Amino acid sequence: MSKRGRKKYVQTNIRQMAMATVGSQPARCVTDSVVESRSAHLQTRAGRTAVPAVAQVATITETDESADSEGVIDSHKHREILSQRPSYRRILNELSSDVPGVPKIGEEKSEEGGSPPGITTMAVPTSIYQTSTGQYIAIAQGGAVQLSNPGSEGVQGLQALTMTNSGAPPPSAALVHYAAQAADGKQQFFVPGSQVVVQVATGDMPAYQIRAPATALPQGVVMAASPGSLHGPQQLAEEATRKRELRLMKNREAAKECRRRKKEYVKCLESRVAILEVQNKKLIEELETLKDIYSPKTD
DNA sequence: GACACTCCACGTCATCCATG
DNA sequence: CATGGATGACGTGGAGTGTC
Repeated sequence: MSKRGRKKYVQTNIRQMAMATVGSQPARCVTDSVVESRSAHLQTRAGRTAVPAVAQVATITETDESADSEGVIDSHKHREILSQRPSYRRILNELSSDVPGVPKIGEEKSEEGGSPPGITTMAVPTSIYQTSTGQYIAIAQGGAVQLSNPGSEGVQGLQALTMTNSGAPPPSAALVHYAAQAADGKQQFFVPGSQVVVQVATGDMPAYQIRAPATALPQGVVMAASPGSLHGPQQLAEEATRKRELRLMKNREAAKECRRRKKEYVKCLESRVAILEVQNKKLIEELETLKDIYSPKTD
């Protein structure tokens, strides 16, 4: 590892640790008007010292619950659970479980982005992509891939395809074969009919196109093998490679989504801090006023 | 222009944990 | 208990900026 890399990674980790320590309140996203004070707030972030996340979480939880009238045993248990893994998502969900009306992370996606027409009634796809021809591709849980045409009603326009890695497919199921990366680094799904679904853009809104394959299949892609027909060590190795590539691709997407959520979460927290600072200031001023009014005159 | 530094986004691995 | 999603940790590269 280069010197530069080393330095950078230390900095990154300090930042990330700092980010992991701020999860003390249920996230209630506030209005954008408050976010304007973020830049000033962000400037202070650089000077923040890194505190071990677990210890910090425990401290925060203790503070919160000391004000509560819950039993000591319960709070202990609660704290223990939280400190097992200081996941921001988990912390948020735990803390907001007592607050009705506070949306939990993970439930947030229900209306976000809106489902495209034609797939509105399907069972919770994990990813939906639109092709250049207007078709929608939904990758459902379990690896099933569904295609729908624009204008088709509900699930009726969907063609259910099954990924070869999704366990034992129904005997009549068409197979979708995934190839990890094309020569240009783009991700491809191989679908029946000598077509491929190619990732043409990455980022927050990955775009996919259905194309004729430009090149021969990349190494490690088995086009026609069904799970039941794998015999030789060569095929087993290829299957393992294919599974690994699929796992890596899914994890890649998951990591992107995770980072996006984390950024959103941090923004919410920063907004909340800004609001609380204003509230705090007001309360202090009010206190001073009341002190002036009710304190005995000394002259 | 070269170099160092900082920030950011990304890919991958390891691990936790919910779910079937 | 196997599986797969979520996420912390690690390492890397690119872009922007300041300094010499």
